Amino acid sequence: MSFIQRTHDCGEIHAAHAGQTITLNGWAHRIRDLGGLFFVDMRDRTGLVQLFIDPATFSNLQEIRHEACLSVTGEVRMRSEVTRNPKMPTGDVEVFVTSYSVLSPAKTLPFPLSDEEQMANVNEELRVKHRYLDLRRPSMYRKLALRARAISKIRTYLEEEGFLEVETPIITKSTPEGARDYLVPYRLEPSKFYALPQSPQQYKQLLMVAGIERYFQIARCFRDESQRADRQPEFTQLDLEMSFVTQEDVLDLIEGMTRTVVNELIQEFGLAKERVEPFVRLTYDEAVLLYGCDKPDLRFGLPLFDATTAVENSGFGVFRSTVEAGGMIRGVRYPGGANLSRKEVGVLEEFAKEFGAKGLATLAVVDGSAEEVVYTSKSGLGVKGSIAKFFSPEEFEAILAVSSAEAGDLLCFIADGYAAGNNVLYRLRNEIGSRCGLRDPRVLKFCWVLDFPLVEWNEDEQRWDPTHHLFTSPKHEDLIYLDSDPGRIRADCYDIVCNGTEWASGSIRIHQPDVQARICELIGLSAEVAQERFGHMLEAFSYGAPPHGGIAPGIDRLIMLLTDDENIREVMAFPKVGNGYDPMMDAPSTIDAQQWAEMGLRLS
RNA sequence: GCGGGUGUAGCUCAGCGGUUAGAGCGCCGGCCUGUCACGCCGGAGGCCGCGGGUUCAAAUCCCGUCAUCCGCGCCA
Repeated sequence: MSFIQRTHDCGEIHAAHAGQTITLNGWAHRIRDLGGLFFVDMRDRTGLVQLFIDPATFSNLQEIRHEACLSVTGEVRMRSEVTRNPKMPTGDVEVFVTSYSVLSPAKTLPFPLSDEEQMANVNEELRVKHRYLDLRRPSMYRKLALRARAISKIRTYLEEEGFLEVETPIITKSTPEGARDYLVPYRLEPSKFYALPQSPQQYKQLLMVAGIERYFQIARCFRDESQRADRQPEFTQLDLEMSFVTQEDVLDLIEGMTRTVVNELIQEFGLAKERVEPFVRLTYDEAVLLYGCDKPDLRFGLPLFDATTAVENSGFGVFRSTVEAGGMIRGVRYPGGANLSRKEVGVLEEFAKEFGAKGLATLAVVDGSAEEVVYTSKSGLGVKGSIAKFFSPEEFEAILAVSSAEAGDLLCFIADGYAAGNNVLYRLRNEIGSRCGLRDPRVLKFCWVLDFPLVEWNEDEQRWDPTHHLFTSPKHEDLIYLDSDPGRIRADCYDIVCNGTEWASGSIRIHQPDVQARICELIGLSAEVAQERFGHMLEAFSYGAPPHGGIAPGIDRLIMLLTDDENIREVMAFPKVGNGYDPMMDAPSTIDAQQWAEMGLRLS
C-alpha cells in the first residue's frame, strides 16, 4: 500500500513554514474533539505539532484514534495571538489539514503513553511486554538518543586516540571463575557447551598479544546471576585494552574521554548536571577507612570516625567486649539527627540491622545548655542519649574530638569487626547523605579508587581469591609478600566510582608467564586446572606478550547516571524483567521435540 | 537460596468480615467553533492473581502457590 511520504518532521515546524503545504507522517498523540473543531497533536520522533482539522470537510474523524499511524497533508498556518501555545516548541503554528489517511489504526492502548505523569506508576512488566509502545514516549526516545550519542562520542574519541574497534565472539568457552555462565549446547558433541562471555576479558588480552595495541568494543556481556535494579542478564560495557602502558596511561585516557564525552552530552542534551571536574583519587585503603567501602559517594563529606581507643575501656559492655574480641567502634555523624525521636532512631537501627548490624548505638550532640544533657564538653557541646551514662568526661572529650561532632549531630556507632562494621557504616552514611539532601543530583562526582588488594581471603573455601581477576598484575614491589602475607599485596587495579556506584573496573595485566604461574598457585589453581581452563592464555603469553592493561566502564550505568534513572531497564531498549524473563518475546521458551533430539538433550 | 512490598475495571488506585465492589483517567455514545491534560451529559466494562481453608457470610481473615517490584546472599 502506498502512502504520501512526509515532507517535514513534526518537531521542526515553525513560523517560517507558514503558508507552505506540507505532509507529515506520525502518530495521533492526543486528540481534542470540540464538535465544530478537531485538534490532533501529531507526533513523530522529532516532536509534536498541532493539526487543525475542520469536521465539516471530513466525515469519519472518529477513525483518528489515540496512537493511530497517520499521513497528513495541510497548510502551515500561524496561530492567532490568543491561541498560541507557549508550552510547545511548535506552538506558534498549526497545520490546517486538507487531506489525511490512517496508515494503520490502533487498538485501545494497554497504558496511557501520552501521559508522562501516569506512566511513572504503570506496572513495569506491562511496559516491558509492550515495549514497542513504551518506547513511543518522547522521554524514552530521548534516553535511547542519549545512549546512542554517548556511544558515538566514545567511538569518535577513541578512534582519534588510535584505537581499533574489534568484535569478539558471543559464543565462546565457559571459564567458571566469576559469575555463572549462560550456556549454549553444542549440537555436534552433545556433552559440550559454549558459554556466552561474561566479558571479552580474555579476547581483549589476546588482541594485545596479537599486536593490536589499542582495542575497544561496545561489548555485550552476559552473567547469569540474580537481578537487581541496576543489573540485567545482558548488559553493555565499553571494553578497552592498551599495550605498552602503565596504570597512569589508562587513567589519563579514560579520565579525558569521560570528561569530554560527559561534558558534551550535558551540553547537547541540556542535562541538569554540572560539568565533570577532574577525578578525585583515593587508594582502596583510604576509601575503606574514610567511607567504609570501595565505592564512596564523594558528593558529600561525613567521613567515618574511629572511636575504638576512645571507648575501649568504657563502662559500655558492648563496646568494651567488641574491642576485646578484636573489633572496632566506628561511627558516622548524622547532622541534624539529634532531633530524631526515639522511634525514628529505632527505624535507623532497623536500617542498620538489615545490613548485618547487631545494633546501633547513638549519642545526641546538642548545645551544652540543653535539657537532659549528661555531659557538657569544654567547648560547650552537650551529650545525651541512652548510652551516655556509660562514659567518663575523658571519654566524651575523646569521642567528640574523633568525630568532629557539632551541635545537632547524632553520632551513630557500629561495634563490630572492621569489614562487617564498614559494610553497615557505608550504607548508613549514604542513607544519612540522602536524608540530609547532600547527594546533589546535579553533581557527577567521579573518583578513582586505586591500589586494590590483589587477593582476598575466602573464609568459606579457606583460600585466597582474586579481588579483580586472575590476570591482574600485582604491584611489583609487593611481590615480596607473596609467601608471607598475600593479603598485603596490592594490585595495579583501579575502579572508577561515581556518586557511590561502581562505574568502571580495570587493571594492568600480568604479561609474564612466571608471575602468572605464581599467582595461579597462590589462588589454589593447580597447573593442570590452569592449563585446562586457561591454557590458551598461558600459551599466548609465552610468545612475547606486551605489557598491557585496560578497563571496562558500564554503558548502561553511565546513561543511568546522566538520566537519574535508578533502574537499568529505563536505559535499555528491550530489557528483561527481574527473573530474566522477556514478557514481550516470551523468552526463554520451550523448544520443540526435534530441537531436543538434534541437541542430544533430555531433562534429567 | 532468603527477606520485605504489591496483585481489585484497559491504566492508576480506594474499599480490609456484612446490601448490587467504587473513583479518576481511558474506552463507547451524545452535545460542543479555538482547544492544547478541552469541557458537559450518558453508557459499557470486574473468576477482587490462582488454589485451599475458617465463617451464617471472604476482595477483606488464615495457609499454600504464581507473578511482579525492591533488597540480602550472589555478581572474578
